[in-house]
Amino acid sequence: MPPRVRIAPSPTGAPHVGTAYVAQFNRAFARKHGGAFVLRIEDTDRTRSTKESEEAIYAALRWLGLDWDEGPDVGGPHAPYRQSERSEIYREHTAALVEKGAAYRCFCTPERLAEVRERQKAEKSSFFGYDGHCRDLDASESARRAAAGETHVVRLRIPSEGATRFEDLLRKPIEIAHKEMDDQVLLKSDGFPTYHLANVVDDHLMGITHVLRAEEWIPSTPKHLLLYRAFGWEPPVFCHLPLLRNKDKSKISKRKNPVSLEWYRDEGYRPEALRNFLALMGWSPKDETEVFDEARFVAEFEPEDVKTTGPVFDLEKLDWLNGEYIRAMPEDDLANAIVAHVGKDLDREELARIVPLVQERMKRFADFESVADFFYADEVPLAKEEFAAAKKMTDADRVEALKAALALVEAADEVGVDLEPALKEVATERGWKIGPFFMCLRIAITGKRATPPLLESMAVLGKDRCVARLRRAATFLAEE
RNA sequence: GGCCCCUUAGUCUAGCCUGGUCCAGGACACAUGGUUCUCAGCCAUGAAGCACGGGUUCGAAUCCCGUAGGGGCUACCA
Repeated sequence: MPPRVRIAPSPTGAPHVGTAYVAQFNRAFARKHGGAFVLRIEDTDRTRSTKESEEAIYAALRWLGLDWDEGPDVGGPHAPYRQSERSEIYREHTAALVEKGAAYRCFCTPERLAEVRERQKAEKSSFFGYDGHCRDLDASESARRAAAGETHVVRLRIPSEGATRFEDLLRKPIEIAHKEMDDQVLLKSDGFPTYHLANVVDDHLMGITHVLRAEEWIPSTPKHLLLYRAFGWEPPVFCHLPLLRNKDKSKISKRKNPVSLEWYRDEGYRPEALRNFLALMGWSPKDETEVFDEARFVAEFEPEDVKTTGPVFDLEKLDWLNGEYIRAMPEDDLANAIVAHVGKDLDREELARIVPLVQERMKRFADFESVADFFYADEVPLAKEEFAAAKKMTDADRVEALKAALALVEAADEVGVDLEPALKEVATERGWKIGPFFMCLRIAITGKRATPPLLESMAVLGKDRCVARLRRAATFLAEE
C-alpha cells in the first residue's frame, strides 16, 4: 500500500522554515514510494488563524517547489482539507466518545483552571494539569447541563493506571505513564476541536499511514494513541523529526533566526539551494555528497535515516550552498533571476555583460546590488581615505596616475582588456607598483576597493563613463 | 518542579545496529600559501572533535550502567 503522508501547518503567521523542512521529508517519502502528499490547514485556533497566512503558506511552499497532491486549494478525495470546514465531523466524533465514556464534558471555568494551576505551582506539585474535577460527573446531569446551554469543553478520559507505549521510527520505544498525562481538552467551548482531536480524526479519515512531524509532539503522542484506541482505529506509523535549532540550541525562532520563507525568497536564495540545505539538516546521501538535486534526494531518502539530534540552522553554510547554485546557473537564467529580484527591467544587453563579472561574487541575488552598484550609479562616491588603499603612492602620484590613465582611455577607440599592457607600461615607467596603480584607478571608476576585474568592468561601462569618472576623480584628488 | 527526547571539531555530518580496516572521514566557517589589478572564485596545506566517569572485552566513537549538559512538553496554541 503506497504511503499517505501530510503536513498540517497552522495559518497563524509567516510561512515557517520548519514547515518547509518537515514538508520536504514527507514529500520525498511519498514521491519515492508512489504515495500521496497531503496539505491540511489546521485553522482551529479561530483567534490566531488568518486567510492571509494561509495564502502565504501556499505561495511559499510553491515557490520552494514543494507541491502537494491534495489540499484545500487543489481538492482531493478527502475534502475539505481545511479544519475550520470540518467542525461537524469533529462534533460527531466527540459525541461518540462521550457516549462511550471515553470522553466527558467539563464545565470548569477558565478561572477555576487558573486557580488549580496556581495551587499546583504553589504546592510545588510534581503534577501540573487538569485535576479531574468534572471527570466523574453523573452522565445524565452532564447531559442536562449541556442541553441547558451551559458552557463546557469535552475532555479525553485518560486511564488512571498504566502507561501508553509507542514505537517511533527513529527511536527506542517511548512510554509515558498515564498519571503523567492530564485529561486533554478535545473540543473547546467555542465548538472547535483542539489540535489533538482534529489531528487524529483527520489523519484517520484521510488515510494517513505515516506521521512525520517535529519532535515537539512526542509528549502528546500517547494521548493521540489513546484517541485512536478509543475510536477503535489503527494508528499510523510515527516518526518524530528533529527540531531545527538556533545557535544556542533552542528551538528555532524568529528572534534568533530568519524563520519566514518569504525572507529567504526576498533575500535571493534559490529554492533548490534552500531545499538542498534543509535536506542536509539531519540527513545526508550515502556518499556524503553535499550538493544534490531533488531527484537524488527522492531516490535516496528514507525517514529512518534521519538523525535525531536537533541541527543548528547555520546561515553561513546556506550562503555557501546558494553561491554554489548561483555559480552553476546558465548566465541567461541568472540574468533573469536578477531582473526578477531587482523588480525592474534592466538593460538586457548590458546585464548580459555584467553577469559573468558578478556571478562568482554573489551568495544571494540580493548581493547584486552591492556588487554591481557602480555599473548603475551616475556618480561613484569618492573619499580620500579610500585612495589610501593605493599604497606607496602620494596624492600627487595618484592624480598623475589618473591623468595618465585618462589620456590612454581617451586615445583608445574602445576601453577594455586591450588597454592592460599600455597601463602597465605607464605604471612601470613612473615607478609605481602595478597593484596600487590599478587600485587607484579602481577606486576612481567604482568608488570601492573590492570589485570585479577592473578592465572588464570598464569595458561594460564604456569609454565615456570611464573618462568622466577618471576626470572627476583626478579633480577630486587634486583639490585639497 | 515533573515527564520525555538528544549528546562525534565553532557548525552540518559519515562511522555506531553487525566492536578491530578510525592514532575518526567529508563539508561550511577559520588560518596559511598559490593563481591574480582588488575582491570573489579556483587549487593546495593546516588547526580543530568521539561530553564525562565506570564497566564488558585481547580490543570501544561503536555494547551496558551512571553522571553531567542541552532541548522539548507541561494551554479551551499548534
